[in-house]
Amino acid sequence: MEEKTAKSLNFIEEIIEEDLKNQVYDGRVHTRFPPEPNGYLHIGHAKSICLNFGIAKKYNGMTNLRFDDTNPVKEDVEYVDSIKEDIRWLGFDWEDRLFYASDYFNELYNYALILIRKGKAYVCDMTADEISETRGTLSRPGKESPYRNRPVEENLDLFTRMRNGEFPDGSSVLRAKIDMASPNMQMRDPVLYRILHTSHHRTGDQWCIYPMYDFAHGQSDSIERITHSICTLEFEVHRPLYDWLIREIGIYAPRQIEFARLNLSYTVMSKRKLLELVQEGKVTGWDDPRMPTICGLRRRGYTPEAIRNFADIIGVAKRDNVIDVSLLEFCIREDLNKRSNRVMAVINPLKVILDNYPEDLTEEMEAINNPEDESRGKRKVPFSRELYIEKEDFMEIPSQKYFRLSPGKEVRLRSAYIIKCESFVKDPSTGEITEIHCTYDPKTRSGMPESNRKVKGTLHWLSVKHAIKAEIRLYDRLFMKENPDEAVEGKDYKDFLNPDSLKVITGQIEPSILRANPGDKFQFERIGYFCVDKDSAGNNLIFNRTVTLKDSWVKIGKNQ
RNA sequence: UGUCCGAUGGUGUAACUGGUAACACAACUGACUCUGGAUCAGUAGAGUCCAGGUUCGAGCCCUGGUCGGACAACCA
Repeated sequence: MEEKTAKSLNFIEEIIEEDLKNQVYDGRVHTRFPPEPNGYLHIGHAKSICLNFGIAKKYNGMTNLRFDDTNPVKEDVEYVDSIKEDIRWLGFDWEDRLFYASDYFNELYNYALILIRKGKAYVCDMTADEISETRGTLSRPGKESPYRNRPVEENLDLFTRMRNGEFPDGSSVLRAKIDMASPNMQMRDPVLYRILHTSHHRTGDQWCIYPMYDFAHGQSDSIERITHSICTLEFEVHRPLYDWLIREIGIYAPRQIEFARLNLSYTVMSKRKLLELVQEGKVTGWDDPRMPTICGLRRRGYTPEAIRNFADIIGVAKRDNVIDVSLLEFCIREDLNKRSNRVMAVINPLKVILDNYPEDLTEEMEAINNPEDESRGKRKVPFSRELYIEKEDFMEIPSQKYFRLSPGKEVRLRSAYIIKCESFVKDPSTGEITEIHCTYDPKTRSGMPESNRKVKGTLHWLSVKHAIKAEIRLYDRLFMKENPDEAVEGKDYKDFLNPDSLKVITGQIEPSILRANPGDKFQFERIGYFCVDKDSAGNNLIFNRTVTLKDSWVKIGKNQ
């Protein structure tokens, strides 16, 4: 039986269900995701992708992928390839419906002709500056172009010649003839076509005039018979223009619905700023694990499932929002907790010597791969007389609530024995503790009856002679400020970059990870989730920290 | 100053479409635990931007404000 969770609809679903009920689009739901191939996709796009594909799926509809490639000077195939890869990775499929606005350049050109013939568009020879100056301001109407009333025949001739390449870039444009006094700036005779002697990544040198986004987007949706054009809030004021164009041209009209874009705390989301970070070397590239890009998150160790769940949880509405990164982190922890195998790794090693353990003995300790999933089985971890533990797991003078290792105290070694600290060696010049001497209790090996003895703390460990060295990249948030975009006098977002967003250290890991491949994800017990970086090769293992484990000890520490 | 949009705990989203504010994250307690993880139980936190109005009854409707956002590329 279908369990109706009665999950409330978001405002977009409400509109769609209303349309469905009223048979507005013959019961069809057809959405699209329309990126411009001028940058990499980020988590904000993921929200839109999940929305568009998710809604279509929910209502048995379809979703197209369409590249809005109307500006050849900014666009590139590198971006179309990455965008396709990222959408597929997120788990969505546009099947055979991959389109480009450039597929419609002919139709669009013909639409322009229709407008010209109706006297609704004209060729304007003013310079960009002149057009800008005569546009008026928010409170003052604009001035009409002296070319506004050119006869239809002249416009037709001029536009044809524009297309034929008779004029240089910038010499003239095609504009809609609407209303220079409109209170909506978008309606003040917007530019429809501009001259650009630039070859296009798909149409090559076929065209030297290109439609503006506003003249391509709505009509492209119309051509594809999109029912619901879901886009972000900034296009709300453009909607009257799209409606006008579609009405004047006389073609099918989709319904546009605007929603508030995603903002995430401690990062920036604008393509321009992300590009800047890449170009200025603030990060290593679009896929730097600190970037909020899809490829960055992927490299960081995020899973598509976690991102999809995140998109679902944050909801959709029209009010501006800033989602706390901790919610994203919650989503990835929740996912990785269930699916990643556990492994022991020591980030900051401190040597422990078991004085009563035989010199040459090596035991194989059986460790559970994932306590959340028995089917993941067990593995062997070598154990010997000299071990590494984490430096912070020993305290010479422990506080009340510290239940790790300290002089005279007992602690459990995960999947192994209970040990007791007998003494320690301190470097007299630095005061640094360099070595701990312990005894182990042979009757407390995991699984033995006496191992059930209550011991407060459990530590992860590594056998010194079996440990594998690996580079570990500890990532933290890219910005120190919750909202780096917030205007602060004399500063911009780059002044808030977190200098500690990446720490590279050499850590030690148990030998079982030698079989790991790039992309593999693990939980380093008691530390966090890590994944093998793509730079990792052979003996040169590299791990990225995806996210730390929740750690209530840090809080206790802070409060003391 | 113009047009459009928005306003609900710290954050985000709900509220059977007018019936007495809920869920998640975050925070805090405690239990349990061979991960100070996970899990479980619980606590605190908004009276819904303000002022009027309609109504037996308003977060939902109306009016007027306030605050915030978007729009003045030959960008998308």
